[in-house]
Amino acid sequence: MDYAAANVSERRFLPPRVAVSTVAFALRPPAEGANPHPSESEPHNITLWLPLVRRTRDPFRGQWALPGGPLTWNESLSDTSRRTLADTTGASPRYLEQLYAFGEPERSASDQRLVTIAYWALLTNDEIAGDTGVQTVSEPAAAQRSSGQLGNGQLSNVAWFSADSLPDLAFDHADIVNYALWRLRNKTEYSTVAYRFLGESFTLAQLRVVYEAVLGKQSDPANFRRQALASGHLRETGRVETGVGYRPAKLYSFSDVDHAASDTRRSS
Amino acid sequence: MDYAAANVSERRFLPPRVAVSTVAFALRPPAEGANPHPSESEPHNITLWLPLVRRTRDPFRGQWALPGGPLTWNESLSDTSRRTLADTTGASPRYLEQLYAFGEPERSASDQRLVTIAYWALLTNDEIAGDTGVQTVSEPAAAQRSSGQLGNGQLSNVAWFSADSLPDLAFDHADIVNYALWRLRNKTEYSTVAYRFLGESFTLAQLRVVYEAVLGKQSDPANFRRQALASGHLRETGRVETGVGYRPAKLYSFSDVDHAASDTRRSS
DNA sequence: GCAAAAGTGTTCCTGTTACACCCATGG
DNA sequence: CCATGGGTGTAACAGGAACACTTTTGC
Repeated sequence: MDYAAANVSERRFLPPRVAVSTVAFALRPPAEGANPHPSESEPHNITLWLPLVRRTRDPFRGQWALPGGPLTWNESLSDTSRRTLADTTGASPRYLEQLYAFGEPERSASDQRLVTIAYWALLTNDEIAGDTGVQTVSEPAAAQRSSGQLGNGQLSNVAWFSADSLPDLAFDHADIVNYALWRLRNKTEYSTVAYRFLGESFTLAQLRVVYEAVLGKQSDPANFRRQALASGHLRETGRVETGVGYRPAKLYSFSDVDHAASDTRRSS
Repeated sequence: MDYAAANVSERRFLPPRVAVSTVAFALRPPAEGANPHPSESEPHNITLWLPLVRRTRDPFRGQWALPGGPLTWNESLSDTSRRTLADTTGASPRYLEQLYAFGEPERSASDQRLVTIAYWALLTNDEIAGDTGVQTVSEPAAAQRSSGQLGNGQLSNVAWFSADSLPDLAFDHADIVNYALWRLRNKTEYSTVAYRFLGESFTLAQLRVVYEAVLGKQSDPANFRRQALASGHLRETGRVETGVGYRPAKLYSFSDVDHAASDTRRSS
């Protein structure tokens, strides 16, 4: 049962491998030094980031790829997504949703066909593992250069990238990321997914910043407030923010009335 | 490589099988004899139907299941969906979209794990194969009774069922059908999928009947007309319907401006 | 002309957008 | 009291729902 040793001519006799890959989004300020004087057209210092893993074996050895791995015999698809994401990046998302199954015959470029079931996840800042062993880079070249040797001498094949400037990805993972981005933005417009970027309590301004970062456009604070409150998914905590030099805002929490499994849509 | 012979204790050493199943919807008048005097609350004689296949092997031998089959080595996922649907039911849908990948470890109840990638399809009346060899039944009991022996003496393991009254299905196929129904109705509300139930040209009244059948509620003809025309997806053919005893309606055709791959959404 | 459905006009209502304005707090 | 963002009010606008009404055909 050593399928890996088979050559290409045996592809037709091998069963497809099944793997799970995950696009895990987090919100972060852009890399230090970049954009020191934000213009009016780009008012927010927050962008989408995601972790990638450098492949250590063929095919696509050395290229960046989505975190993931093969399905194991007793694990559900979503469990495989969670496990492989946690093992490689340390992240443990509360929000996880199946994205799509990719199964074109030639997508693996190896001796065995590969069917990948992609998931996407949203991470709050405290669902991201501590910085030990994981680095953050702003552009592919920097990642290529610095990957491997960390400051403390450890090796790491994981790095976070801005979703705007990804390196060349293995397999069709660039398509997967683009689709996940599309789905995140689409769902942000009609559902409350974006709330999952925030922690237990947050102000309406923080929530609005999330929406503006994901959708890439500004919202009127007054109207945003009304629509958010009208959605019925916000509960006042009774607390207010502290440490600001102006009127402190109320802190809200997300009340997930219907805790049914999260859902999907697409349009056009 | 004879995986089928392995026993249950070897599950953990076997790679998962990958299969594709398809929920293929069509619109049909309800079975003859049923509801001879439609009431006001149920004004339309049109309901959703879908083909099922009786399993001839374990697991779930003898139970009804969605048409489908294993992925073959050089076929895309959607090609497998089309091929297995055509082979068993004769139907060739123009509209086909991936639904979801189902992969719980225990969903197959056999010696080998089964990952099923489900598709859903919409069929116009002329995309459904001729009636030869395929029967239509209105309730599970009738199907169970009549399945097998057809009028002309042929055997058939395929039958069409009303989506409202399905028999017990193999695997988790009942979940798959319910999810496909949910997706069809959801997408009907914000996209033009429902147009795919109709042929080359159709009247606005016919289109409205499709919407009413899928969504299960009536629409105001005047408002429906305006919204349909405002969508920009209708093109006048210049022809009108014939054979009616009143003012004939204009015939329209569906103009698919952006012929990009169809998309998905879900809500809440 | 009559019945029936096609097709048009109009009003009401609701939710969104734009923007003026007041409120509460730290310094 | 001033600056700053939190929070409220409101008028204009757009799209949908309800329904009255006119038009066109076969008989």
